[in-house]
Amino acid sequence: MRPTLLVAKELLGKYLVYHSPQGIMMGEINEVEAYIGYHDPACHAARGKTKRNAVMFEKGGHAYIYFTYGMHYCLNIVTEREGFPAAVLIRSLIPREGIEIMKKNRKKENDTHLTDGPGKVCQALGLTTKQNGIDMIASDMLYLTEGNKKIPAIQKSERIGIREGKDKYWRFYYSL
DNA sequence: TGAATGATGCGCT
DNA sequence: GCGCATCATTCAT
Repeated sequence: MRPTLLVAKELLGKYLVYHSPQGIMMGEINEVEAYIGYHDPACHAARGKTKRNAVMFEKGGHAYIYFTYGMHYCLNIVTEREGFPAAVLIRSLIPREGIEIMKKNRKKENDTHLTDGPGKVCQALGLTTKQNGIDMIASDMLYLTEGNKKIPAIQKSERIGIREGKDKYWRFYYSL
């Protein structure tokens, strides 16, 4: 496995593909955040391994999906080696296929804001903790493909929506 | 700007 | 075991 920050940047522009029971959906990743190891106070695994964050300790390529704020799921892709907790949070996608399914899942007609937030991404794709722990390298249901190779310049900033660890500039994104 | 909303995890009994 | 504070969010006001 390679460094999480490098993987995070490489994920930008890739297509996330999900073969759901409803049909195939695909989105281009355009915003991610890195959460790395014991020394990152914002990382779920910073205070040790628990039942909830156990997937983060798997080897890279697994999907870590967790439930938060009582109503939202977030999708992460685990990085690094087995035993070292790190993951990249998928904050935003650009819908490419299965947009009608996403609209149905989101119950909104407005397709410009279908997947522009971590909770919205999971809601649009229909991802829940049932998909938690999927090996995205071996799976033919949820996986990544090479996507847009000509993405705009990658920008970075402090991470969003967290209490601690804002001094780390581990949010990577590009705008259209 | 703040309410909704529930699983998680820590500290205490 | 039990209760309470916390939380990588979203949407409506």
